[in-house]
Amino acid sequence: MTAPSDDAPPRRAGRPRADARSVSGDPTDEILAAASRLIGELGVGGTPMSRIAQEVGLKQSSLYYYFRRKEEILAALVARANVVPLELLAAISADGDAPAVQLYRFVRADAVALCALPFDINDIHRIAMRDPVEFASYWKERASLERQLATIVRRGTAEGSLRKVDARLTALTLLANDEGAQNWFRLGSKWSTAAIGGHLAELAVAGLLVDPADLATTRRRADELDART
Amino acid sequence: MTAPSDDAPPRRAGRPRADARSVSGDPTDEILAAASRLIGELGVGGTPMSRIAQEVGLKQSSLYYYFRRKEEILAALVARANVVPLELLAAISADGDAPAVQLYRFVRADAVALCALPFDINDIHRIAMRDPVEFASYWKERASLERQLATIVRRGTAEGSLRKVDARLTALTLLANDEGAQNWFRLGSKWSTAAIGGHLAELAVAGLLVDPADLATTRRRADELDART
DNA sequence: CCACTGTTTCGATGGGGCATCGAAACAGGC
DNA sequence: GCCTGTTTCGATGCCCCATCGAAACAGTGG
Repeated sequence: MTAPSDDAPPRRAGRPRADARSVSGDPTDEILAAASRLIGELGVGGTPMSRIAQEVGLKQSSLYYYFRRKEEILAALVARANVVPLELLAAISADGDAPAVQLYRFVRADAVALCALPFDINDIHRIAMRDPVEFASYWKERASLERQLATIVRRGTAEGSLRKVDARLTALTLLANDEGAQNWFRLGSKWSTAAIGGHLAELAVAGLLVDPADLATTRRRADELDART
Repeated sequence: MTAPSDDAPPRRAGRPRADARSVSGDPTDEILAAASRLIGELGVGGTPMSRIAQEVGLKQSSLYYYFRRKEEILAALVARANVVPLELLAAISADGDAPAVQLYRFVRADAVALCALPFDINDIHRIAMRDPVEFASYWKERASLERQLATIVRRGTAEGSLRKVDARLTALTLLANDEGAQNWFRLGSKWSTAAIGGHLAELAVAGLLVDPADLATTRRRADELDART
């Protein structure tokens, strides 16, 4: 996914696996895929390395040839998870519409993206907080996200379309809302991700707009831009 | 806290502790206090039973005389944490003001209460989700909370003061927002709990009100009611 | 005063997860 | 056919959770 380049490293053969199945692709990717799925079902704490190894046809200790520690697997997972909202924000910023429209689009798409994740982002957040080294790039990217969002909010208040709120606090709150939603809606909720995203965006933007009459036009404009695909 | 009655059970003496310190109060309470503090610092996963035992002057295995499993300690902690918002909602409902005012008061106070918790409520949520038996009463109380909140929202939309939103989805979102906020603001944030609670309440209510001109009066009325103490 | 009983605590132990280490088992080049 | 680098394994050590049987006390009744 991240590296479409087929510059596969030599991949010389080593000791054959005990479970003599064919090695389909890059073991690293297979491990990440298995880990993602298992952690989604069982949670981080409920997913032992031995289970992941079993899933890809390796013994437990063999995983440590590809990842030094369990957290390194988690870091790789969230790294991919962070790319989406960042690209999202870049695209939205490039379109350069009214702040309210940008926020609406971001909140909605971010919530949808988060709810579509196979695992619980907050679960990994918790571990990442205790390990700033391993997750350094994650936190850096997240800080960037927060700053960019705050900038949009600040522009909105400056031009008078948004209520006078603390931009940084608001940015953090918006992100926290999306993440909080994922917590509750990831698994079989009665609502679709689209419904949830729309609801969150609506609530957030309506809460920020000075004139709520702008809500309808904001939504329409956001729909229009997002519909281009 | 929960039982102000001083009907202390006999507390006959048993084998003396290796660490021969005086046993101040009910060991159960001491254990919960220590666990709460440690888990707040180190997280659930980072707090071994041995550390809790050490804190109260017991050996690891002795903890199991008071709690069968680690989760039982967590359940006891969240049980106390759930009482606050329920009583809050009861009090607010008893006052019986406009839906917007009730929501404002609840969101603000709930956020403040959550941020004041010594441990990470989401961390325990995650474990509680995997153990519906041990945390049965917790989930029951939470469902009640959700239902009551939804009722308030429904009243608001019915009488026309609030926008037409899905009441249940909105209720869950409000709770999720508070919890998401606790996630980010519990530890040394640059904002006070009061600022965070106010911000969340403001954002939520503004997002729900049909006429945002009501926001100021809603806030004033909420302040007035909460000031009675 | 002494056994007996119930309460509280301990030590030992088993099971399981994470991580490390040295060696085994291969493919390919010389 | 031997040497080298790659990949995998098994054994091991440490930590954590939980259980079990026994130890160490305070009271009570004789």
